[in-house]
Amino acid sequence: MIKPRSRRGGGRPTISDVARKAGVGAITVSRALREPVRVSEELRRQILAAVEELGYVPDPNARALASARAEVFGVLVPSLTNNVFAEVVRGIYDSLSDSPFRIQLGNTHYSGLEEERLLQLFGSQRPAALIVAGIDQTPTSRKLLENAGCPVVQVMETGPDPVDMMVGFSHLDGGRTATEHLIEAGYRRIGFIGARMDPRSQRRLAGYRAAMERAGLFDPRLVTTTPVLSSVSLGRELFRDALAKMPTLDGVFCNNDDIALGVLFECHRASIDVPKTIGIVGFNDLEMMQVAFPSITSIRTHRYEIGRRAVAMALAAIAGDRPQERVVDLGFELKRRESTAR
Amino acid sequence: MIKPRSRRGGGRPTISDVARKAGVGAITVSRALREPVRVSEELRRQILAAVEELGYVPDPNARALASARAEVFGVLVPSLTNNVFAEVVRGIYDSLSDSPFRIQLGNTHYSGLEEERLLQLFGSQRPAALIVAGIDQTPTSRKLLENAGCPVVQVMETGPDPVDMMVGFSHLDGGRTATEHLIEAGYRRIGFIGARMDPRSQRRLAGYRAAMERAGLFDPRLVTTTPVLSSVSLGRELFRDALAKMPTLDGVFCNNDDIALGVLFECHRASIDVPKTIGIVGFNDLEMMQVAFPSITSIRTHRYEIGRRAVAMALAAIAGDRPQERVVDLGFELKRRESTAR
DNA sequence: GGCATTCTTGGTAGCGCTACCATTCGAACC
DNA sequence: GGTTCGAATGGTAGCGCTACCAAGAATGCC
Repeated sequence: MIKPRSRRGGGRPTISDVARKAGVGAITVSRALREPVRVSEELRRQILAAVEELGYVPDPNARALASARAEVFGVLVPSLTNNVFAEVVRGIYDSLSDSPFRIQLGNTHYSGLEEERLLQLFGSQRPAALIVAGIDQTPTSRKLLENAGCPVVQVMETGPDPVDMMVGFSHLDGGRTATEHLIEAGYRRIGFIGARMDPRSQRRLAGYRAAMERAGLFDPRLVTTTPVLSSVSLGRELFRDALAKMPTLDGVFCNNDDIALGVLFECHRASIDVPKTIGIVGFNDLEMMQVAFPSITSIRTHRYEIGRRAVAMALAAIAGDRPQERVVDLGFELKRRESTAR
Repeated sequence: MIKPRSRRGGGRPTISDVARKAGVGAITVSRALREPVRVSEELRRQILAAVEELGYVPDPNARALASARAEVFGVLVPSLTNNVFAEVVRGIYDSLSDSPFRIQLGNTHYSGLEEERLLQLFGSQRPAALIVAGIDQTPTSRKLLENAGCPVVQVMETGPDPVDMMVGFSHLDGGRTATEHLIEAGYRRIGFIGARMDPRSQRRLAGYRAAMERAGLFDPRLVTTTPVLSSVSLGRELFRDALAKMPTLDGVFCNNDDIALGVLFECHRASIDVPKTIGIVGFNDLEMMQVAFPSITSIRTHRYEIGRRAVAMALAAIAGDRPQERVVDLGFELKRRESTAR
């Protein structure tokens, strides 16, 4: 089972094989691959031919070791199945697919401790950039990010005091806008239904509260939350709880679209008229919101674009021109639909 | 005038720093970390103390280079946002979070060419294992997998002739079971609605067809498909097309739950009674299927478990004991719900 | 024409770690 | 008591690549 030391890599061609075949020095091959302009037209052709013929693929580990810099983007998200983060991740992947950069994706499970652990781990690879979801890192995580020695982009939210760069939007404004829309539409006993209640959910709740207080409508009994992970069935249950607690409820701002969908289904089931008896607003605007019956008003957020923008900013910073704007607010859009068209 | 190259890595402690501090050889530190039993109790304690004090984290790149083996699982899926693959990926992440293995995730966008490119790229890292979705690799991809020199697990489906190992279930049987259920429930003009039509969808269609033909009910006009990426709104549109083409339709087997949801919403919108006028069966059993009104019959597939099992098999193979069963069929379950309860 | 400058190319010396072998030492064995 | 053996530890030599410097050729300048 133990292979001889030479060719430990299982016979894969190395840069020296290519160099020999092309009749040049190894370093020239390296340059031809990384900085083509620094190698003469002719040699470059010979080298590329040799690369092709041997099927040479550079070893990223050796490369990283020699250059003290891995061509890796570290990406940290709190969930892999939540469509919201999946979209951001997709934007990141799509933006990097033609670049030499690989992606190291970590799942923090909404845990600060897990985030610290992963940051520690990622740091050991000397990544080219780090993209992390959220702006509420623990002090330890923040320090790790500050000392990472690479561009850092915090995504999903904007806020003061970025570690380095930020792309996102204001969840507080989003919550406020959603709530104000319900108020304008004539709803009065407007509930807030939220699950998981991570920091972004908290800020959406704060936006809801601000709008309600401003209109003189706030009542703590209108708020129904749980730390449990969000789901459609949970939305249904929380809505039933909310109704039991406050039978005069005539509208709900849901922390996210899954909850909103659960509310809608429960309304169907209980023959509650939407939007007449109850108005519903979701958050994120998943694709199905506009197809639902009735279609559901939601706050559209630009998740995919956040991913793309984060990569663009990181790449710019790597290339040396750090963007003027260190905090980019991509905003959101209120999508008015049938669920609030009273 | 020779400047020391030392500390290119930005002052991060190395294994020699730890060795010096603990008063041992570098190799002993390496062993203490990787094979603790081979180092005496006492030295181990000293070394771990030094590691702790210096905040030493091994450089995975150097490790990979020296050992000709990276502690990386390569994972290839066709989509990052499709909940089905997200669940599999989550299972993989959860199973590996306590192991030293990192994950390299690739998105093939349902493209064979992209899969080849990524396999090539992943191979250059000498991964510890490869997990790929599907069993329909191109000949080139198959060769790359066979020559990867590491355990390979094909997931999502079972079939003959695995590259190495497989975990999944039979999509053909799934399609057949779903269709037979509709037939048994008394539906006759049962349509098939499918989007994207990747190989797994094709086999679900084949299962549908087999069941329909066996019952003497098959009619090609009952089949409505498109290569377009699946979505809820697409489900709605396809259902309208199907109805226009075949107004006597009384049931649909949907390629996946997104489509089924689109169909359900369109039925609401057009006041078509479900399950009386139209019966609906989905595929995958997303969480919301049981909350929908009416709740939607679906084929539950064990995506998270597939991810976990794939990792378990790969880890076993890495440890040297290749499982007896190279092909594991995790099956599926028909979840009967209101949408077919005529 | 002499000298500085740029453009190409190559040699050397590691990057941080581990495979392989060598060495030491105490215990087991005959 | 000498030999054998295994356990514990260390030294050496790379893994495949690139940073750094050097050197030669080509070009520009006065």
